[in-house]
Amino acid sequence: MPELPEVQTVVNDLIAAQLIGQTIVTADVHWNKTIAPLKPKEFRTKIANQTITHIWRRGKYIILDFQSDWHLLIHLRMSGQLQLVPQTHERSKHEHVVLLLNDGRDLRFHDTRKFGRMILTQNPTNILNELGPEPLDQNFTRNQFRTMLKSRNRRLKPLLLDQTFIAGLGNIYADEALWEAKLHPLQIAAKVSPRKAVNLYYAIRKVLERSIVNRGTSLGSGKSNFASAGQRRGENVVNLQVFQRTEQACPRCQTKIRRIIVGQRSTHLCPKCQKL
DNA sequence: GTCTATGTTTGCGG
DNA sequence: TCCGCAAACATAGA
Repeated sequence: MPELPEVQTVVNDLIAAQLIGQTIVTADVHWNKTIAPLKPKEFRTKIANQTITHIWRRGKYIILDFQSDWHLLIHLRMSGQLQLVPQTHERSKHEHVVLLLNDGRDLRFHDTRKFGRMILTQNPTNILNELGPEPLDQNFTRNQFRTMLKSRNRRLKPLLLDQTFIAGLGNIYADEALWEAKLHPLQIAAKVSPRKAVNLYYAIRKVLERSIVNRGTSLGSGKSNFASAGQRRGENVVNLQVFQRTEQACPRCQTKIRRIIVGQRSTHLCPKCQKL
């Protein structure tokens, strides 16, 4: 269930696997909601003969730009995976959309829980402009982040998960960043001191950058856990300090890590390091 | 059978 | 308008 580092890893792998320059011959759609609002027939007609010119990421979206003015936005949601395999490769029941490429490979969208989306559009900015700033963008400054926090009367955890506030954070890295910055998930954003706000800014960048270096976080051993385009798992789980470490010792002070529910989401914190 | 899940949207109600 | 909450989407694994 990918967040920014996992999505970036998929993008990097697709580029490394020479997806740029490929032309889509046709598409097989087995679950219509994945490509909504288009119907399979329109989707197939419009995506046929499109040549991929760029592959990039914005928030948790993977974007394929085509030689025309069309774009394919891919959101993996909870269980989506992209697989680049030879067309002869046996199909599995969770491959809901298959794009057939002109070099004999398929780009397959594997998604057990069916929450993922492929949006074929001429106006990607309609969707992408709704997103908050990119945390790793050079133009995203600590002063900007401090100002953003000041005007919000929301609790930090749900705010960090809000993609219109800041793009790309999910449950793992929100918990990890708050621990790194020694901030309580229930703290109101507007009441965070300027100093702590800057700490949080750097904490967010640190946990995301470190995870990208490690090709993202894959948890457990289940099939729907994160794996990149080459079916390869991420190695970042070794860097998690609080996430899914309930009852284990805080790496900083040895206090037992607690799990609470915030905004319907499981939340992990050190009650000693992260005071309200 | 129960509970949990790395995400997002919708429809309330305060 | 801002904010929080519950439910929905659909499936697998413990």
